Amino acid sequence: MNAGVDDRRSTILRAIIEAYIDAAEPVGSAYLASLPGMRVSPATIRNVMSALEGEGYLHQPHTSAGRVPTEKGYRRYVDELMTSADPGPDRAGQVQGFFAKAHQEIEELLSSTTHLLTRMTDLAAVVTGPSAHRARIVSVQLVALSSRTVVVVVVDANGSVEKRTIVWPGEVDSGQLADIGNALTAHFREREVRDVDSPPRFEDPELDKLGAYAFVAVREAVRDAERDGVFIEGASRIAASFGAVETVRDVISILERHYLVVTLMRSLLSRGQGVAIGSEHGVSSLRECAVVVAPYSVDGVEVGTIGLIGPTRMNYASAIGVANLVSENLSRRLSEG
Amino acid sequence: MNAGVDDRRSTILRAIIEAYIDAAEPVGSAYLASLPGMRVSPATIRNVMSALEGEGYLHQPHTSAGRVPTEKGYRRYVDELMTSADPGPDRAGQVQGFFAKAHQEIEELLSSTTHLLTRMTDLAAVVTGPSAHRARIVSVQLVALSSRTVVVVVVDANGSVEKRTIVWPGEVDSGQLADIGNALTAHFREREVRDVDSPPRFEDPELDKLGAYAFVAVREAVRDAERDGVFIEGASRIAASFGAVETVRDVISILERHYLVVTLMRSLLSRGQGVAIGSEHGVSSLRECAVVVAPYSVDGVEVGTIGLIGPTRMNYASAIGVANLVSENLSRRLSEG
DNA sequence: CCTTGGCACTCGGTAGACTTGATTGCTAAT
DNA sequence: ATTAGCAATCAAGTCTACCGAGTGCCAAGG
Repeated sequence: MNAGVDDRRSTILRAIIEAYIDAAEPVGSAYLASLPGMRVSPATIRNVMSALEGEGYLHQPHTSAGRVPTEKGYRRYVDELMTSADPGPDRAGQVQGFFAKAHQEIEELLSSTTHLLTRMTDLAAVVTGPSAHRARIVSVQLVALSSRTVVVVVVDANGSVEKRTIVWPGEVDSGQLADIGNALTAHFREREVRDVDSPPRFEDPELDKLGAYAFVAVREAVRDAERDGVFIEGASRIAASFGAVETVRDVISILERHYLVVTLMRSLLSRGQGVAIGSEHGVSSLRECAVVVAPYSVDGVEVGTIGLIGPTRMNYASAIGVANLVSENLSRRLSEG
Repeated sequence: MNAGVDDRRSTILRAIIEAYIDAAEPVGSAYLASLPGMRVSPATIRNVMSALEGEGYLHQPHTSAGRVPTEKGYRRYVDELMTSADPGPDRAGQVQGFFAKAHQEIEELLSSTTHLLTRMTDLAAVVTGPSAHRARIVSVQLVALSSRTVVVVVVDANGSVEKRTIVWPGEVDSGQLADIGNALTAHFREREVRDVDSPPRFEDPELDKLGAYAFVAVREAVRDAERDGVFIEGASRIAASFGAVETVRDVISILERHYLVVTLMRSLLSRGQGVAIGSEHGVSSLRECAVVVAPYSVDGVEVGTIGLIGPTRMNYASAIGVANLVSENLSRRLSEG
């Protein structure tokens, strides 16, 4: 079925990569020959390894060492050699159980989903909230904080609430605020935010001006929401994967810059890639890392992403399996009702 | 003025600690004797160091090494020996400039304050949001998400917005929701949340039941808010401070558990401590860390905390100075208007 | 032509011996 | 009480030797 899976070169490459993922140490021909499925002698294996190295799939740290996979090797493994990423019924059950008991609040749901991911894979996990631009706004309200400041509160159909505090251009009048809130609610209601690009119109020119002002605040609130709804957890889990403290610091430093991580994941998805290995994603501080992404959907529309970040020698099969599994369950959970 | 500052033992202890904070290497008698203020010979200094070690202020890693401060040594330094924690006019200007340009949104303000702290000190920084229980609620609104679910949206006087999604006990009626929202707003308005412990009363028994139900949601929203308004940043900055990757992982793992950090800081403040060193705070994973805390106030009432976390050999004077400076500026910023 | 056993070769890592240098504690002189 | 001098200690660096894992290559065998 899968081209190349059964010829010897591929079998050996796969065995090397799996052994390396397992033990994090260079893999030698003698060990490979001792594996149950292997019917050839170490010498033959050495010939094959030498060829694989020539093609760039393996690397030898020094003459008297075994082989280590290169980025190209991992790539081939992920694309062709890896055995199905089925996470197994126990893990499936664990995830289903989690979503069955999950909390109402969407932020808590996403945050604990991140926790679930990092616990199941021992990798750093990322979950981005449903894109606020694609959400449907259910309510807009203006609340006076003082005689000069007003909070614009926006509730969307996912149940997430955004707000923006603004300096009111004039004296606050609670009747006006209510009118504008109602008009904005009616204006946005049942349309995706990104499709609404002009403010509602009012008869009264004074109201019209204020309404346009509040309209801008709504759009800004939605824009802010894109940035806030990002959950990252598990930096500590991958700390031990890297030898140099330097690398640990670089990686954690990136994980602290949420928007950068989100940008990275989005750009991978938009290129249709589910896995980026080492330098493929172009973030130099993460050159010793691999990233696994999966989108999730609400009512059939992809609105958010799930990601896992770990060392290039992560267990890809497990990571991809869990990411997909969680993505499916999360999509189902958010689409119901 | 400060008992013990001028006798020789104290001078030497202070010099050792400051040198160690600076260079992270054991300090020897020859180096100390070469310091400008020091008028005695290495031999004399050795006698003093030996005495200080006997009293538990210093520790010698091995026979032919210099001395390193113990927790007790740092404690004495912070309590008695440290020279004033005045951060200097340039830093004061930097902080003032920051708050002058700071953003409206309270969450963004606190988040960027955390960023400011970690940048200025190169330590991990924590800022907890103003206690929601002490805030005054300005508005409560009920928004229908579907025929069975309702979002209760709470706006407080700080401009922060909390929400809680609940399953509505009955068919949603938008008129009822508005009435209940208005009643709750009036009920909570201008009182601290923690002082309101009974729901508003309604004539209609149906409304009364629903009102009590929504009232519970408001309280839960406020409780959740305590947990959400925590900002931690700078884990990567202190990664390089620890030799063992193991330690790095432990520390970062604690920093990822926000509520634990908040509990720690609160318990320090409630005991009136501004600094906890090493094992003093009782969190074993942070035994190689010190924590500096400072409360901040809104309108004269302490409502939140600022914290800095770093290795025990952090620069205490700088950390305490910056924490206090930022605390003052943040208090002023949040109290105005 | 592919596979395999044999064998020389390479090189990282470990262990031991030795040296160096930093730093101390002690003692006796000031 | 202070200090100079001095022997003692010990981590860290250097050098050497050696071991062992693992390779590459060659020649023999299927």
